[in-house]
Amino acid sequence: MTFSDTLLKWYDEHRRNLPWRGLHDAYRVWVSEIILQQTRIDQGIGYYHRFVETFPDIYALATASEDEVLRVWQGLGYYSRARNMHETARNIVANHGGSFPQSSAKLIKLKGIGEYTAAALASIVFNENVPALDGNVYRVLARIFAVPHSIDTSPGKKTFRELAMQLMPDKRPGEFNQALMDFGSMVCKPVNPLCNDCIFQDQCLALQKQSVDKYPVRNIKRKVRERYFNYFLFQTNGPAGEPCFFIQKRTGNDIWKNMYELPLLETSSQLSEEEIFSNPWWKALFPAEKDVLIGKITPPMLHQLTHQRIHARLIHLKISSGDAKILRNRFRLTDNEGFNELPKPRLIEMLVMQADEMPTGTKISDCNIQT
DNA sequence: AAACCGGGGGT
DNA sequence: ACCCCAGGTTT
Repeated sequence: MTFSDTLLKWYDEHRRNLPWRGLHDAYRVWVSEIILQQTRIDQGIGYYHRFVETFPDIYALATASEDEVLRVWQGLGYYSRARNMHETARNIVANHGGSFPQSSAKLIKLKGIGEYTAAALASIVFNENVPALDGNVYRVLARIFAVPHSIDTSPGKKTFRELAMQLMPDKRPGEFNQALMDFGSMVCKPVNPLCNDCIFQDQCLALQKQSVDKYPVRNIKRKVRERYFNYFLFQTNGPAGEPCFFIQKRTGNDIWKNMYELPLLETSSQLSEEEIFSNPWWKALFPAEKDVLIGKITPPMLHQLTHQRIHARLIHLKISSGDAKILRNRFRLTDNEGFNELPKPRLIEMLVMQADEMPTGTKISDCNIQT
């Protein structure tokens, strides 16, 4: 039995039943592949159903607004995936007659589709003989063949690509790729792999060397950035007297691009209350404020991400309609219902949710704070 | 090549 | 506390 015969036999018996399995609808397979980038299947599967229900085909996605697309993506993270999908959907409708190009070489030119996704789509949907290497595949191959090369360097990746290409059967390329991934996530797991039940235990070089945990070889060490976000909840009354507050849309190439948040003062360290209200940002906002009422300033809340540790706190403020006019130039006024429909990062969702109580504080001018 | 981009779950 | 997840883009 060849490697692929052994693997495909295992796959025929043990493969998982996933919603997009067996589909040859390029759109749905594409949606599943993008959602599953750096995302566990258990977490992504609900998003997949919601996404294809909200946007049943490429035209529905192309005609939607970016806000709508990001809203469906809310809570999943790596939001550039959603922005790129939206752009690619519009590109395919505008320039490709609404159909995906049918080769990995052309697919990889689309925004948000890299080497892995192009290969996965082409092999699954168009039966192209090209290996799709994700984290699972790197791990499986690295262990069975004791590959010494690092998986996060270009030469190392090339080695794995060539190895996978040699193992690939002439038929069923898409199932071969998915079989490697299923096998990696179900048997050849990152920790506590099921080597005793493994179909490759007689040929696995890492197992023979009792060094399964040494593979795959990685070089990259991640660095975590510390950030301090001071969010302001400026509460005021709207045109009809309803409770409203100010928000803004994040721009620039930073985290949560094009998503909504509260007015933000970012600092390089934790500020005291006094320092917040003597900060140039605040003084420029309210050159001569009189009516601002301080509510509560929450203790810093830690939002732990892969590459950042965000220390966020919320400053509750009640402002007069006069002061609100000053803010309208820089921020957008919304009520709770309006804000609910806008895409926002998890952190903002949490902050606003626990900020339901109205501020009952004192005027800044009574606080003995130098402003 | 290295940095950047979320959030969650497993151990 | 640390690792990893059906990776990709930007610098």
